[in-house]
Amino acid sequence: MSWQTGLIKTILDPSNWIISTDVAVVIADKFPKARHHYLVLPKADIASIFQLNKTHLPLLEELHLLAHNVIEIRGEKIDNFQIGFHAEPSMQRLHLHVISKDFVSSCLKTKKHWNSFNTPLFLPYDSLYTQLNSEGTIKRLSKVTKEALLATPLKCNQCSFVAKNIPSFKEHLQDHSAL
DNA sequence: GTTCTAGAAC
DNA sequence: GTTCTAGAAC
Repeated sequence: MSWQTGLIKTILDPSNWIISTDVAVVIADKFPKARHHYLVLPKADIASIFQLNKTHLPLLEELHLLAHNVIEIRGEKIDNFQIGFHAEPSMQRLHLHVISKDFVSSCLKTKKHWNSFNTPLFLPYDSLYTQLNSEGTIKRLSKVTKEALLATPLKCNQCSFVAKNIPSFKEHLQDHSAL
């Protein structure tokens, strides 16, 4: 089994479910990129956002409800979270990211990690829902666009700071979180 | 997606 | 000399 199927394997074991309904489950991200990082996945075999069509809109609403539920269960505030999809997913099985905005985590190691959540490489739930509702499908970003977004400088999500490298950026994020 | 590590950057 | 990044992984 290749690494791309890791999520499918993980959700086969109900002991990994933080919450579940008839159609979806919530699990903890195995390599959390912030203090809180959860994934909401449908039980149905939907590979990615690129397989979605308008018939999936009610399913998306349920995934979003579960995203809010897990934040509430953890006693956190919805405003402190980003809820959305990666524009270029790596793992099989559609998964909605529910991640706290601190981005303080030992698993956050690369510029790609940061930019995949803090540039248009991250598709907020509402944006994806709107695109699917109006166009009936989710478009891929061009290779050129993706490369440009991955090369975006490390700009803080809480102030105007731009870091020279990852270690100094992680220190900066931790300082915000301690205030 | 992560791990490993060569060689770039400092 | 050490830190840091970025590409291969059969």
